[in-house]
This record gives sequence, C-alpha cells and structure tokens, in this order.
Amino acid sequence: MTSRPPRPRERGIPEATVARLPVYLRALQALQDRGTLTVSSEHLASIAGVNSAKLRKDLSHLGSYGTRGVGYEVEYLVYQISRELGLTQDWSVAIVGIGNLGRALANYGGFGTRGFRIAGLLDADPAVVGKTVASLDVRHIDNLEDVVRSKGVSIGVIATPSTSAQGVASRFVEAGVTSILNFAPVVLNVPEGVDVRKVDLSIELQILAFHAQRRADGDSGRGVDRAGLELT
Amino acid sequence: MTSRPPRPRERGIPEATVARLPVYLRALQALQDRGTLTVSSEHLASIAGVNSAKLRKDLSHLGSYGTRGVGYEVEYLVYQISRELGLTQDWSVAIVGIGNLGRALANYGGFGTRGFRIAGLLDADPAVVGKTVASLDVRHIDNLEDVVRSKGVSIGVIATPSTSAQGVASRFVEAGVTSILNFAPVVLNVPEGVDVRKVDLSIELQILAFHAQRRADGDSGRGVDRAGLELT
DNA sequence: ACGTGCTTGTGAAAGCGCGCACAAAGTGGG
DNA sequence: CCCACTTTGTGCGCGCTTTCACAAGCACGT
Ligand SMILES: NC(=O)c1ccc[n+]([C@@H]2O[C@H](COP(=O)([O-])OP(=O)(O)OC[C@H]3O[C@@H](n4cnc5c(N)ncnc54)[C@H](O)[C@@H]3O)[C@@H](O)[C@H]2O)c1
Ligand SMILES: NC(=O)c1ccc[n+]([C@@H]2O[C@H](COP(=O)([O-])OP(=O)(O)OC[C@H]3O[C@@H](n4cnc5c(N)ncnc54)[C@H](O)[C@@H]3O)[C@@H](O)[C@H]2O)c1
Repeated sequence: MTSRPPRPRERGIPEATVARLPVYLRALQALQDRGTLTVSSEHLASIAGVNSAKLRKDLSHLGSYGTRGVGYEVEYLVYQISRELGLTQDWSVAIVGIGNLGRALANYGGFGTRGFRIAGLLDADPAVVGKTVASLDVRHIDNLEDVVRSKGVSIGVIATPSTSAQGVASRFVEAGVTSILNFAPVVLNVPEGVDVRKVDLSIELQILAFHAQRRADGDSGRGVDRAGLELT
Repeated sequence: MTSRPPRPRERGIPEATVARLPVYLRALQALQDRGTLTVSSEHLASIAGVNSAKLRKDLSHLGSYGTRGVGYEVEYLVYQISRELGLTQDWSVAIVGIGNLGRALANYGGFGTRGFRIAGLLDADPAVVGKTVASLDVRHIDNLEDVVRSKGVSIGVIATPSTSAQGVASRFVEAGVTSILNFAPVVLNVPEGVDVRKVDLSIELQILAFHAQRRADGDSGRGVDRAGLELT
C-alpha cells in the first residue's frame, strides 16, 4: 500500500473523454451510413450534443487526425476511435441472472454489432437452467468458471437480485474476469485492478425526481425559464 | 438566448452530491432494516463505497444532521435524504416501448418501493397494444397525452428503438412531461427546462473494453498489480 | 464538574473538466 | 503567388470536486 504519486497521467486519455468517445463513434457511424466523407467539429459536435471545443479537445487526445480548413475524415476517425476503445478486437460477455432483465439483455441485438459477443448465460434457478434464450442455452451458475475459461469471457454482466450480486462478482473475479457490469442495486466490493461499472435505474429516477421537485419549488404560478439544467 | 450569469448557485446541492444521495439512502435503509439506530460517517462511507470526508461534505449540504462524537441517526437521515430527493411524494411514470426492455422494466418490482408508480404502458405495435403486462394494459401510443394528463405522469421512460425515440420524447414534452429517462442509444433534442438522463449499455461496455485493453497493454507476461482504476 | 476520546463540519489545497477565444494551418479562387 | 476564408488544435481562466487535516462539539465515565 505505497502512497501513489499524484497520478502521473499514465499515458492517458481523461475519463470524461473516454465516456464520450462511444457517443462520437455512434454519430460518426451514422454519418458513414449516409455516405458522408468528412465532417467538421462543429457539425459532429451538434450531432453528439456537445460543445465543439470539447469535441476537438477530446479528439486531440487521440492524435491530430483532422485537417484544418476541412474537418475530419469520417472513416479514418471511426477506425481510430474504435481502435482506442478496443473495439477492433472481440470481447466475450457472460450474463448471470436470466430473469426479466437478463433475458432482455440476451435478446438485445445491439451488442453484437460492435465487437461484443454474448458467450454464455448463467442462472441458479433449475426452472431456468436448460432453457434456450436468444439461441443460447442457459447453464447452471456452477459452470461459471468453465464458461469463462472455455469461451474466453472477459466481461461479466450481473443481472441477479442484489442479494446474490456480490457472490457472483466474487466468482467472476476468481475466474479471472476483471471487467464487470452490474445492474443490481448494491455496491460491489472487488479487489484493486477489477473494473466495475454500475447501471442503476432507481438512482436515475431519483435524480430526475430531485430536479423535478426543485423545478416545482421555484415555479410558483409564473411560467418556466428556469435555466442551468445539466443534460447528461 | 441571453447569456446566463455564471451560475449563482441557486440554493443548491452540487450535482455530484445529488447523484450519490440515492446510494447513501439505500445503505441507510439496509442499516435501518437491520435495526441500527446511529451510524458514523466512516461506517456509512465504507458501505456506500466512498471517502468519509466526501460523505460528510455531501450530508452537510442538507444541513447539520449529525452529532459529534456519535454519528448520524439513521432514521432521521433517511427521512431528510428522502425529502431532499423528492421521494416523500409519489411520482407517476409512463413507459413507452413495451418490447424486451420495456417489459422487464414494467415487471420490475424495485420501482414501486420508493415513491415511483408505473402509471401507464404505451406501444405502437398493434400486436402489443391491448396485452396486459404487469397488470397494466398496454395502450396505443396515440393515447400518450391522455395518459399523461389523466394519470398525472411526470416522468417518461423511453424504451423504443432509437429511430422512434426522438419522436416519443417530443410528444412527452408537448404533453408537459419535463423528466425523461432514455434507453435508446440516441442523443435527444429537447427544449431548455426539460431534464433528460440516458442509460446506455453499449457505452458502458465500451468503457469497460477501453480499460480492459489498457490493462492488457501494460501487463506483458507478468501478473496484474495495475493500480489507479476508478470504480464508479 | 471536568477531562478523555471520538466524530462531525469545514477551511484550504490540488486536480479535473469545460468552454472561450485565437493563432496556426490548411483550402480554394483569382 | 497571394489573399480571404474555414477549421483545427490549444493556452488560459474559472468553477466544480475531491481529499486532507484539524478545530469545534458532544457523550460519557469518574
Ligand atoms: N427488471 C428491471 O427492469 C430492472 C430494473 C432495475 C434494476 N434491476 C435489477 O436487476 C436485477 C435483475 O432484475 P430482474 O428483474 O431480472 O430480476 P429477476 O428476479 O427476474 O431475475 C433474477 C434472476 O437471477 C437468478 N439468480 C438468483 N440468484 C442467482 C445466483 N446466485 N446465481 C445466478 N443466478 C441467480 C434468478 O434465478 C433469476 O432468474 C435485480 O438486481 C434488479 O434489482 C432490474
Ligand atoms: N433490450 C435490451 O437489453 C437493451 C439494451 C440496451 C439498449 N436497449 C435499447 O432499448 C430500446 C428498446 O430495446 P428493446 O430490446 O426492448 O427493443 P424491442 O424492439 O424489443 O422493443 C421496442 C418496442 O417499441 C415499440 N415501438 C416502436 N416504435 C414505437 C413508437 N413510435 N411508439 C411507441 N412504441 C414504439 C415496438 O413496438 C416494440 O414493442 C432500444 O432503443 C434499444 O437500443 C435495449
């Protein structure tokens, strides 16, 4: 537990930028589908819903891929962002907890499109194990290590009730999975070096409720005009 | 389009704090269920997975509800956070797009527990309209305005394909809904004063892939020990 | 009544992220 | 060849966020 030096900016792209690159990528692919060859930061920014200076600064972290006076070559930029995000390789995903949400995720076509392949579905309920969901058969959770190793799973998705989530996370980690996407409303405890992201619908609703209440508090009679909302 | 003054900190709780209050609330309710009466910032922080100083500063925005030398009274804090987040009143939610995801959301029990009531389900597909999902019958999207008005819907959830999402959002806005939770992978365009939050699974996976790739780049042969990961 | 020990609440410092504004660099027309 | 125009890449200032560190405050035992 040596006290780390104040982050020597390893070789790095800022987190905030990383979180926006997928948005840019999607916008660029939409342009590509429409046959657009080049795009200005202004135009791309408006599609992606961000400030154009921010977009340029974000892209500058990947290198200088634009041409002054012209803009960015769409195809080249798509490739560069894909490469930076690691989408030029395939990622195997395992989903644990094939209930309401797990089934929806398994049936969702949007993952396969961009380098993510669902390699395994796991559940603990005998009534679910053995069933076929999205042309994969649901295996018993005890096979987790097998599935991870044989399919080369590197991303684990947790869609179990929150009581089971920590246990599943630990098993993922033991099996060597270092990237976890968690839908259960609990804080997961994992060793350093394991990356956990959470998706929590209740939190999103509560944040919306907070802002809605604040708006209602201020608006007495008079019309809106309340500004300063942050649109994520 | 008057240029706004540099944000006079209306009367406000920082955004970052608002996003964490629901996490604290959940931790507190777990303590409450276990019969715990008071909790220190250190303890609560470790449950919630944050730094204790941050927790104290967050809570200080709500007022001084702690007792030095003792900690915080769990029940009182639950109430204060609930009130601040607007959970002491009921919020009606309408879900549009009753497909894989919409059905999972409708069947999810976790919403009702905390002030959110699903008041209406809407879809455009004649094969879905009229069906009963989660003991609500699915109405046709043309009834959106009706449903919003008659049920007092204040939060709209969009779970349609991305091609329809903007249209649905606009109809929500026209009907007077100013809080929207969007699952479709598109940037929504809404007038000022409307609050949009998005949940985008593909983006989460891509961020995980980015970090996983970076870890793999550094680790040549030798075991892990890569530090500096930010766990959200 | 008073000291001991624990915990809160917050000032101060450092790090990040955002957006303005502009120089640098390229394009294209004359 | 030069000039007008467009657009990138970035220096800079500002405000938000996080974390440290500690004085102030409270409980409890004696
Ligand atoms: N459904 C939603 O829309 C929704 C919304 C927000 C959050 N969530 C969260 O997502 C999670 C799943 O929700 P759901 O509605 O799909 O629940 P669900 O009850 O329908 O499904 C949970 C599944 O997990 C399985 N399971 C339980 N313990 C397990 C274990 N130890 N190992 C493997 N599988 C196990 C169960 O057999 C079941 O099939 C929950 O934590 C829930 O809070 C769901
Ligand atoms: N299923 C998932 O796990 C998942 C994951 C990530 C993102 N998403 C996104 O969530 C959205 C929904 O996904 P899904 O898998 O449920 O899709 P789906 O095709 O199963 O369901 C979409 C539903 O929306 C309805 N619909 C279409 N146009 C409509 C309109 N104009 N008005 C009302 N209803 C309309 C359709 O009839 C259908 O029932 C998509 O945008 C998808 O990209 C889904």
